Parts: sequence; C-alpha cells; structure tokens
Amino acid sequence: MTGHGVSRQTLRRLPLYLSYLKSLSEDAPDNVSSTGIAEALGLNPVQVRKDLASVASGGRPRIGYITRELIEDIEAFMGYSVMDNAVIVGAGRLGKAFLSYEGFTNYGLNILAAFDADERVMGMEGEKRILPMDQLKEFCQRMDVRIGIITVPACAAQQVCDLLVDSGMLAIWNFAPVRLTAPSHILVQNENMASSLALLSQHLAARLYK
Amino acid sequence: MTGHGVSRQTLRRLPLYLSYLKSLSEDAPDNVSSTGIAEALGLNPVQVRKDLASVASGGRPRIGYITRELIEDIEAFMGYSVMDNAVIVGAGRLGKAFLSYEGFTNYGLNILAAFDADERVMGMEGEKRILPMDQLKEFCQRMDVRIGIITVPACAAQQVCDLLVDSGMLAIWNFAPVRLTAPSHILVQNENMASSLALLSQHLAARLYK
DNA sequence: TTTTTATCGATAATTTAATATCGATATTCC
DNA sequence: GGAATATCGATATTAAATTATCGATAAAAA
Repeated sequence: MTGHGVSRQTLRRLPLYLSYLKSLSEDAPDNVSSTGIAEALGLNPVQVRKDLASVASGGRPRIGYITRELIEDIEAFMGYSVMDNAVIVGAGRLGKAFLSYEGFTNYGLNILAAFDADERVMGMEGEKRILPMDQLKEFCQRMDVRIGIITVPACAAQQVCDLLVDSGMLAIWNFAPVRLTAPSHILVQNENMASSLALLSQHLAARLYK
Repeated sequence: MTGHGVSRQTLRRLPLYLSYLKSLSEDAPDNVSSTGIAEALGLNPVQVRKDLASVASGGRPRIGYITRELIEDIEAFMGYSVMDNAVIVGAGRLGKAFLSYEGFTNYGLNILAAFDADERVMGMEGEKRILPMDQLKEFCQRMDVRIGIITVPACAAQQVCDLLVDSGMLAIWNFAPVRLTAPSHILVQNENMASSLALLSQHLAARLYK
C-alpha cells in the first residue's frame, strides 16, 4: 500500500482506465461497467471494481459507473488538475524528444526547460530552452521545480542525480540504465527499458528456439 | 513463472544485475557476494540469491560468485549473444531518438530502420533509413524482423499493431498510450510512461500537501 | 588444528496482488 | 407487480513475490 490506501499496482492502472474512458466517443452511453472496462483493457473485472472503489465515488448495480464522474474522480485522485513543474537534464536525442513532446501536459507534467553540459546544444528546442548546467539550481528554485528527468548517459547519471537533489527535487525520473542512490525521501523512478527488453527477447527466444 | 522456470519479476531484475556487474572496475576483486549486489541495487540479498540461483551455475560459501562467470551466465540466459532484428514504426521525435540510439545493441536489439506514413520524413537518420509504410511488410520478411517498436500517436497505434502482426512480428514494444490487442502468441509489451508518471506525481502530492 | 565468520542454498513465513464467490440491488422485461 | 438479469461491493480464496530463518560449508583467523 502507498500512503493513500491505494496499492502501487492500482496506481499504475489508473492511467489506463483514464485513457480508456477518455477514448470513449461522445455518443457512447454515458455509463460504463467494470466488465466493459476489464474487457477493453484485458483485465479482470473484479480487479477493476476494486481499483475503482478506492478512488471513485461508487457505481450502481445494473448501471455501472457514470463515465464523466469516473473520469473526474480518477483525475482528482491523481492530481492531474495540478501541474507539476519539471526539468530535463541531458539534451541528447531522448531529452530533446521529451522537451518537445506535448503529451506530458495531459498527465500534469509541465516540462519547463532542459539542461546540458555541452555548450553546443544551448538554445531553443521548439518552444523551450536548453540551458547550461550551472543555471540548474537557481532555475529550479526560482521556478519551484520538483521533478527532474534524467536523460544523460549512465556514467554521468549519479552526478546529475546528486545535483538535482541538491537543487530541491522531490522526485526523479531516471532514464539512464543505472540504479541511482538518493536520500530516502526522494522518489527515484527508474524507467527500465532494459527490463522490458529482457521480457521481449525472452519471449522471442521461447518462440523461436523451442 | 515464465516458460523457463524464471519469474517475470526475476527476468526484469536480471538486466540490473548485469549492468551492475559490468560496472565493477577491472581491479575490483574477481568475486562478488549476494549481499554486495543487494546493497548496491537496493534489493534484498535473499532475493538476489534466488534470482541468481535460477540462471547461474552457483556460488560458493564465504566466496560468493565469480563476477566474470556470473556475467557470462546471465548473458547466456538472456540470449544477449543473439541479436534480434527490430523496426520502428513512427519516425517522430521518439522514433528518431530510438533509431539513432546505439545503446540497444548492448541488449541484443538491432534496430534496422524506421517506417512512417509521412512522406516528408523519409531519408536518413544517422546511419539508418526512414522508409514509407508500404515497404514495411516486405522489408520485415526479407530481413527476418521479429520485433516491432511502435512510436506513433495513440490513435494510429492499433492499426500499426495489426500491420506489424501481419508482417510477421512475434513481439511488439508499444510506446503509444493505449492498450493494444493482438493474437495471444504475440507479446505486446506496453511501455507505460503514464503509469510511471502516476507514481511520481502521487509521491509529490503526498510530500507537498500532507 | 580449532574456532570464527561470511556466505550460500533450502525451506518456511509473510506480505502483496489477483481472482473467485456470493448476497444485495436497481433496472428491464414480461 | 413480479421475475429475470446485470451489476456492484464485500468477503474469501488462491497465487505470486518477497523476506526471514537456519543448517551447511569453505576460507580465514587464532
């Protein structure tokens, strides 16, 4: 369980529900059942009900949930109404891709700028600026940034992490393929591409060579 | 458990062990203990031993594991010696970033080319080519591609998925924020950025507003 | 040589997550 | 109005994953 009486796994599924609910067209019926959601997302209906019970105001027998209310409840719970400011460190390809990707704002993430050690990449990327590292701390404090996104090579990641912590971050989203260490009150979320790849290639090996 | 007597979670941790083991410097002792690994990666030592027991040839009391042998065992198990060919569909920012990212080859993934529906993006990205969609199927069959990476917008993802399945893919790595449906023998691995973000923002909300 | 210690591997206990079952209820159909 | 049905929510069960315990053992120390 996390602090809110919602399990980690449930929390991971909430965005799935949200995106499914939002994808329902305007002229769909304005209610939706746990069975329907489960079927669309490949989940177990009981699991869906349990997840929803912990964040939404409740469904009704024979009717299910009112789609609009359900969306509002999930969004309210996840705090998508509040925008969290974030910065990217590492303006390589991945960093730049994130910097100009609009989609994060749908999830309450407002990426303000990127920082990099390499002078040559300074400037604009789309609407947003790429700044030198020595401005990071002051920028984050001035703009009240609490989320740092790390897209530097593995060898530089821990150093960047330390700097981000020192600059006041409370959560760090790490795309470098290393495990970072940080004080316990900081959440370090490792986006583990290699782990996913392991599952993929294992599946492939099982398919092809057995 | 997966087909190989190794749990899904274990499989996800193996790349972590591998990258840690490889990060040990040349002049480090040539053995390593489960305790040491666990400490470095923030895991439980029993868990580490259990994971390793299922893929490696075994450690010795008081000594631990021989680092070099352990690396070999894990790599052998994960099949990193074999390169799997892959293509990207969607040559937007994320797609291009992947296309020119060298790091995937370390994990046995060989990205050959990208495909896109937009004529204007055709051409080269670094060493690799961006080709029109109508060449996808023929290319995949000719080059024996078995992994498809989807980096198109959500609305196009299912259509692309169907096309990839039809082109002979056995595993699909999906970065679009939708749940894809595919025949049961195809592995669809959803890289769920929104899920990770949910954890981040939840942590932040808990920190800031409680 | 004997004792101590770090370590593994096996088994047991615990925790967490997923699924099944079932009674209650609101709507629809007869 | 009464029966049938789809649905929820609660509770119970099962499964999976993690963590704890403990005996065995090989190296190091005494």
